[in-house]
Amino acid sequence: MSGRISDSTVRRLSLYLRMLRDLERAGVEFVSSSQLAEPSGATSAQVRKDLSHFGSFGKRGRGYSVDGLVRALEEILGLSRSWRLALVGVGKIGSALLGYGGLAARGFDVVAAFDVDEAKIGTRAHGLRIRPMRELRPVIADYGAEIGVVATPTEVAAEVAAELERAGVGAILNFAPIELSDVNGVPIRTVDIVLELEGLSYLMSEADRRTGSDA
Amino acid sequence: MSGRISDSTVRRLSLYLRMLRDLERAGVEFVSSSQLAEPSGATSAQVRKDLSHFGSFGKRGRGYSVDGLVRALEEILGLSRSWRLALVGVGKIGSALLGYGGLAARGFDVVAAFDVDEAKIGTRAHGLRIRPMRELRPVIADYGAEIGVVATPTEVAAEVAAELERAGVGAILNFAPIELSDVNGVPIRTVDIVLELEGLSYLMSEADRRTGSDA
DNA sequence: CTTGGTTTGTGAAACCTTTCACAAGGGCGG
DNA sequence: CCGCCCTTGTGAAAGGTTTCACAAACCAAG
Repeated sequence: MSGRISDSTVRRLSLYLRMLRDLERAGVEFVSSSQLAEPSGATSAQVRKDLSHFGSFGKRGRGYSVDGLVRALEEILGLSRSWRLALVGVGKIGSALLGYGGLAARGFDVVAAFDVDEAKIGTRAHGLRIRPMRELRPVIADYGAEIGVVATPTEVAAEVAAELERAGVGAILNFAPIELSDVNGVPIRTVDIVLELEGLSYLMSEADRRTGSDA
Repeated sequence: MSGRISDSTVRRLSLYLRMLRDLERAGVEFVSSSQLAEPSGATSAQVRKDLSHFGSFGKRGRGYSVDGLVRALEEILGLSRSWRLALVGVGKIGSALLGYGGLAARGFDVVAAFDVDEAKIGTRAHGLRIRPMRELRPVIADYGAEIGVVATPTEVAAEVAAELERAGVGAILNFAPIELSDVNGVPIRTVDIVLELEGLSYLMSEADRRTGSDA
């Protein structure tokens, strides 16, 4: 049990948790690994293996208690608490994030927003005052923000990420199309829409090449 | 050479291409696999292996011709042409996408936008007329849109994806936090911000547990 | 033309993830 | 209490990806 857990396992745990919450709301009491596997496209064996890294949560012949597993996964994923986010860059993506209720609903609260644009500073976006970059450090310390969100132009993304690290965040979510290296043990996840589209472009071209040469 | 190429390889190819374009703009003529590897956090061997799936592009002792490799990768990834996107759901995320110039700059043009909200239909967002869902099929056919973008609430995402498939798109980019199965050979990529945040939450909790028990 | 320094392309090895398959355990009906 | 059916937890096997390490090739200098 428990060694280094792969990203894909953690991803799936999140997906299992989603389904479990739906089941809980629906009043279901027990669920089997195969039911749990379906929505995430995993196999039942994979579900059992994923969970086995953390302990033994099921009852043989019966499955998993929905409530029990919800709580266990929340504990494992660190979701039995809420997290405070500090957003840097209140442009298109930053604003969209501020307006997206889904984050707060899942325990991710944006507690501060920063921008360099003098015209924006001082105004409010979705109830949050936009602050100048110079306040980054003290405000992050004051609020105890744990996660920094980079929603700036690509050119300054690396610098902003470094600033956030120095300000003391424990993790960074990056929306700029650039690979930021997670220095100092601060993990960084990048959401790169262009990369996803290019992946789709590859698959479609591949399909074309195939049918093209088959015909 | 050339079998089934993994997602991670395709991802890296996109990253190599990005760097190559920067080098091209800077007027560099040749680049080695180790230089190419650095920004994506890969190794030089990985760069060479990735490229070797598609052919032999380098010169031993010299490296890769920047221009040549740019063109080769564009061909491989299907980026020597542009793609037309049809957006469904002009809410927070949809609007952010429409306003994001980075897409068109990289050959991904949003050519049509759809929504169910009567108040939005007929108005323009970033120069694009918002259309009713009933026009989905004919408009996608008319414009020849190849990629469908799902930016709707979770509850209708699966249904919308199915509609897009039926309307003839060749790939789907999904922003709803739900795992959509790519039926009929139409590939689907999901951008799931909450999943990324939960991954970070896991890593931070894990770090806490470690230092907690070490101390 | 030859030599030396450099970098590719690629089998083989190492590593990691997923799938298989089955013993062990639990619940339920009789 | 017994026997049957069901599902977990998990070693072992299979499958996939990354790293290693080196021969082959190229360039430049002499």
